[in-house]
Amino acid sequence: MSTAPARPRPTTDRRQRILDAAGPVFGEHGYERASVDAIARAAQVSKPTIYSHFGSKEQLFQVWVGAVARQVSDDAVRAVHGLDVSPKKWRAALVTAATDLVEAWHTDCAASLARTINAEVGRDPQIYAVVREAAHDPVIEALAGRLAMLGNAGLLRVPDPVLAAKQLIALSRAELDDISEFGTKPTSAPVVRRVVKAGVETFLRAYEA
Amino acid sequence: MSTAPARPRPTTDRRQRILDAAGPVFGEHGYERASVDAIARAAQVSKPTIYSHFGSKEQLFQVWVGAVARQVSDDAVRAVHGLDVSPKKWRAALVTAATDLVEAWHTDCAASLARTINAEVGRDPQIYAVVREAAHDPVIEALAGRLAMLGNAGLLRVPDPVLAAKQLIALSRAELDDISEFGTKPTSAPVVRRVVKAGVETFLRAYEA
Amino acid sequence: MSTAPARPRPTTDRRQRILDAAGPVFGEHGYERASVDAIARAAQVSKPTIYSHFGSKEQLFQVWVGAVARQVSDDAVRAVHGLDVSPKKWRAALVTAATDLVEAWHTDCAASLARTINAEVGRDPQIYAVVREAAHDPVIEALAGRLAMLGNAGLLRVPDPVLAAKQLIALSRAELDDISEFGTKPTSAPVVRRVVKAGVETFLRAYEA
Amino acid sequence: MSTAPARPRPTTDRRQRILDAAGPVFGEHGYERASVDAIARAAQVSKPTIYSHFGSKEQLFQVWVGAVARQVSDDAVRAVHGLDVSPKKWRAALVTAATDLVEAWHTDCAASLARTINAEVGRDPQIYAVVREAAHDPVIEALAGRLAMLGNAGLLRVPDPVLAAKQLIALSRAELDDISEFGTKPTSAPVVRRVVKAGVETFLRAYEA
DNA sequence: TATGAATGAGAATTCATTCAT
DNA sequence: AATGAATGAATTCTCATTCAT
Repeated sequence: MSTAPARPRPTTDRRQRILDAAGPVFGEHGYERASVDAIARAAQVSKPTIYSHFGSKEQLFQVWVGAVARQVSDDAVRAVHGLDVSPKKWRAALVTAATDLVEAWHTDCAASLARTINAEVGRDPQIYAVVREAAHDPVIEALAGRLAMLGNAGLLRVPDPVLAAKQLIALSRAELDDISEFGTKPTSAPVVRRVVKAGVETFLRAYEA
Repeated sequence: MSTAPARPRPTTDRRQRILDAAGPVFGEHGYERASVDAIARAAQVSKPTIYSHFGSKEQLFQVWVGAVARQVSDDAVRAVHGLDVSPKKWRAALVTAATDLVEAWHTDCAASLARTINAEVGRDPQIYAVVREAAHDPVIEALAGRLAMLGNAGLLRVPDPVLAAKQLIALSRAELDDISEFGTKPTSAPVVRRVVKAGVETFLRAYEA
Repeated sequence: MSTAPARPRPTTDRRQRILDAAGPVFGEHGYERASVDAIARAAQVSKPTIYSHFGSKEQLFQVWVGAVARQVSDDAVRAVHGLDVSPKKWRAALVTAATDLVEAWHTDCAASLARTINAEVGRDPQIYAVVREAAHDPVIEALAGRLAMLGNAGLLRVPDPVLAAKQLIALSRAELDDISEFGTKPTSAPVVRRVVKAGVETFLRAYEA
Repeated sequence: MSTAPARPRPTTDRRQRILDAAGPVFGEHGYERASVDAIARAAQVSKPTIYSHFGSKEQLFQVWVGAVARQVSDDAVRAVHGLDVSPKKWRAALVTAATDLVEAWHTDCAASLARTINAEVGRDPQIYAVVREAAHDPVIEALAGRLAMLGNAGLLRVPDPVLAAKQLIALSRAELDDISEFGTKPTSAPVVRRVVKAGVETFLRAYEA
């Protein structure tokens, strides 16, 4: 793709390279143990370059958090929007949507993010706002919207769609930390689908019209 | 504050003082940012004393995790055992038990622990096992037992009590991270009770006989 | 030997136990790396006991150095005194004596001492005096005396017996550091005898009447 | 001394400055007591600079040992190569060469090294190999070569030149530890020459043709 | 803009030594 | 005389950050 001989990809957007490299490092080691040195090495960039682009380790971290949160959010919202509310398919679609939504948090990056948030929210509460705005609220909103549709269609009884959305997610995840051992063990898609399904079924028993 | 000037309390049990001091430090700063220096200062103890008692920062951390986990577990199990399964009171008792159980995780120490676990489980997976054995499993067991009693009494339909227990907890906590902002903001007891009640009601709709 | 049941040997002379334990520790690790803790553990004694007996690590070290030096000196002087100066046997006896003398420095303890002296003489020049008086001078004296006898007997031409003694030792040891790799590798007695013999032969060519 | 006030010599080669500063510190205090802090102070360099250049205290030490060993070796080999083997001058030249060779080990740096080797060879046997290859073997080789020449010229009887070289050195040094008190006291050149001469004379009596 | 080289601040850990018992 | 428990001081080493080029 490039004709430049010596240096590998001098034209590639350095900013992005740094972010891509930061992901695994932050994810595996957490904020504190992740050294700017390691990120610079992984990005094949010198440390000052990182500082000129992001200002500080903290800011680099926040940008990364925002980026991953947005990506997770996109995946999750897409999953919700794929929820078919037609009378014939909505039950299966609900399981599928919940599964996809849960799996959006099971990317390597996203799992790292989830763990890291908990770790760092004490130090920097602002991070909570970032993730909430970028990832959490939009998903709840989208899911609440679909549940409201199902309510309007007389398929569910949903007096408080936002609460219902939160509960649906909570039920879908109820067994997940157990089987994935807090995200440290990989979990196969069929297993995830099965435990999510159990949660959705409980949800349906509670909310079905 | 006391009149003894030089060495304050030489007879006090040092080990406990260290553990007590370690809690807030680990909780507020996380494992990495928590410095042994800070813990020593907080415990009014010298650093070598910490090392002679616990061997390393890591081991001190694990002992602290274990201690808090056990305490949380005790509180939570006590809450579950207080659940009155008599036909007249069980509904209110379920809300109370779920609330107490959730609040057992809202001590300062426990909240710190919850956040820290997520943060450090990647670095040291063993920590997951410690918490699971000390705190998670016994609570699930106890709660599953009570739900099974309610099932036997014909009050609930509970084919899988363990699953039901996990779901009851998940529903009780469904709104908690939102309102406590991941445990960074204190939350008043009435508020907690209200959101837990919403979760329990959904649970009942799904499981009532 | 003892009837005391619980504690192993409470009556045994603690001072000696400490010295016996200090030897290997100082020898293997050198003065700096040898920790008083390790010595106390090896001697099955508490640290304060060491301090009450010896005052400080430094003083313990000097006592140990003196003890080993004296022992080496005794062995070496014994070897020299065993030197038969009769006209028929003196040649073979000279090789034997030189070998024994050299081997007196090849005990575990003595080798440790030799290495340690070099290490610590810069820090504490007094140690040189200790070893010199305890071990070096008496041996040179004794050997010079025997060589003088051989001179008086007309078997050697020894105008300066002290110089001759130093040269005999130097020649006997000429190859030793090479083959024992500075005392780190064990060396079999026959090998030692052979290289010492080579040195003694050169000595004889230079000094024979 | 210069008028530039703030940062003294930023262009000076840091690596060399560190090595130069490490010499006296290692030499006077030995490996263990030599603190990286002290070396950094002496080199007017910050600690991390040392670590970025050498990786660890241990590696810095080894580099220093290697450097000094090479320098000693160069001086000593030069001394040997200056040995004039012509029938008229070789006797005096032998004394001169032996003296220079011995004095090559009496630089401040070299004396430090000699002491330090003994001290640390127990901890890290590899150091023995470093010194042997860098300093010991080349000198023995060179001296053995010259002695063989003298043998071929019929001036000496040297069946085993390597052994003879070792013995010549041993004899030259026979009195040195005594008068320099293990290298702790400075010794004037004439004194060194005198004691070396005594050794060489004994060597000649043994080996002269 | 990108970097190699440098640094101040602070991390965990160990040690010789000393009380109180 | 002997000890368990404590500590001040020092150790090696790492990190985020910044110059000079």
